[in-house]
Amino acid sequence: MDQFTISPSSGVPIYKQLFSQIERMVLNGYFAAGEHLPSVRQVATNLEVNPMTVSKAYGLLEERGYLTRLRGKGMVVAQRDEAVSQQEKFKMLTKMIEELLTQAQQMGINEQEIIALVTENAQKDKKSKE
Amino acid sequence: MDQFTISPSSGVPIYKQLFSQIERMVLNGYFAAGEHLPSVRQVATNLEVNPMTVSKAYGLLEERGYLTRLRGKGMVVAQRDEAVSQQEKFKMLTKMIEELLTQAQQMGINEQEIIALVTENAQKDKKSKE
Amino acid sequence: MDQFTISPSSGVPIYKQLFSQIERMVLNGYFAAGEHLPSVRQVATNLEVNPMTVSKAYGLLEERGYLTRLRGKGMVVAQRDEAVSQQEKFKMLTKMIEELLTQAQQMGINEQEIIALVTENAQKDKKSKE
Amino acid sequence: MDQFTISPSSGVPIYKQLFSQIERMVLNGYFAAGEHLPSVRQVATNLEVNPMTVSKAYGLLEERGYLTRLRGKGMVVAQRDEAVSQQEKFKMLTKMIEELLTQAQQMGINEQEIIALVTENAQKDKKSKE
DNA sequence: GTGGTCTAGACCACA
DNA sequence: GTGGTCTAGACCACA
Repeated sequence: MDQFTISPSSGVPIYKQLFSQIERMVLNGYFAAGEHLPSVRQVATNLEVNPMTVSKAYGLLEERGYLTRLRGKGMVVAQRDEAVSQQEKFKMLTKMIEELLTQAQQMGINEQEIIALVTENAQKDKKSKE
Repeated sequence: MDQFTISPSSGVPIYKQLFSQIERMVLNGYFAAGEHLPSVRQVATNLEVNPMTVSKAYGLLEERGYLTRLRGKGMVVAQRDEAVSQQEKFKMLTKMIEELLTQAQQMGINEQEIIALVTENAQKDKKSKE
Repeated sequence: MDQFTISPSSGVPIYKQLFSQIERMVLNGYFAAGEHLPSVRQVATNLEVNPMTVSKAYGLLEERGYLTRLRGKGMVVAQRDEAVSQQEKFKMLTKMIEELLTQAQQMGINEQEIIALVTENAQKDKKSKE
Repeated sequence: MDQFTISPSSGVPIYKQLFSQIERMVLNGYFAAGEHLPSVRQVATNLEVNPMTVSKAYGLLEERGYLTRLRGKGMVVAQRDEAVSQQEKFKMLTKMIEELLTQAQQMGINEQEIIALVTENAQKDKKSKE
């Protein structure tokens, strides 16, 4: 029933886990523009986490333009230009792909092989969803 | 002219930077099995870094089976089964690819688009090397 | 009254002494799963030892799956499958027994004699506890 | 064809490996009293090891009374009272057994179980020799 | 308050 | 000369 999930022992800072989770939810359209997010206190209680941790994640999301703080009324999903958010998605993915290709290159594995691996994994995913 | 390079301001701990750099060099065959690595002190001097930091990286590499410590004679690249290290390379890459696909999926971007993006980036890399 | 004891002059590195002591305490059930361990600084103060030394021991214990690091909240005994840890106990003991038998064999002492010696010593221990 | 074998990457100091290997060979009667050991130089060449390392092992063995240095003629197995060397064997084994029992106790495994484990392993060894 | 990282420098075992 | 261990003390991210 919780909105968000974290794994406290994963090594990734909790605020970052929250940040990227909500970031994706917004980019994905899971939260509509203008929609209210659960309050810092609610999330903190649900996840058994320090309120400051939640607050830090919300603060970052505000800074990046994903959320808008309505004074006294909590956080709300920001109005965003659809084109911009598409752009952001691709920026995120491109960064990951570049890292992937760099690593592959340093291990002496060429582009063909990487594309084959990606295709293969993508199909595996597809099947597992059927 | 240094064997290794670090970026002290990247936020990634220096010993981890060294670890993954050397890990890739070994997997890549840049260092042959049995070959001596530069001594802790040499690396420390070159990079203007504390010997313990280098030592920590070397220690991790030994634990993972990449290096072998010869008492009093320094560190040497471990004998490794070629098949095993191929396997490791693919394990590393597959892990990265799975993350990529998960992220993409959560952002509502399908496999086709991802493969297109990867192909595109791979070609960009290729060109920039020519 | 200290939780842990070390002998600084034994030649065995302090971090290793701590590691195997805590390892046994966890395997033994002295610390329950989820229980908090004393903080690095507490232990360091008690034993009059550098915090980094304690930290090194804790780090090893985390790596081996005995402890879990809760960010900003200290170390906690990991959830472990009881069957697995039983297995680990026996692995440790079997390794010691095999060494014992190899040594005995190399000295021309047969299995009967070894079993007799073990039985004898076990009874001595028992008596000294009464 | 080598008299002795070492494993340079095992973590155990080479001089200690040599020491205990020769100790057992003497206790076991593999080397008779008065018999010559190979020279420091020979062993060092065979094992591709620093002569000082061999020398250190021989020195320790002399100190413990296993070898006698004949000036200008090399090392020779010492004349030893049979009773004494029996005693030494048992001292070594008893020490190992005590460690075993201590460990077992700290892991909550009782004497019966340990004796069972030893018996079981001893029989396994016997079978594998047939 | 918690652990993580790093430095500067000392001392040690091993070869 | 090689790596291993430890200290004292600093600074940092995280909660």
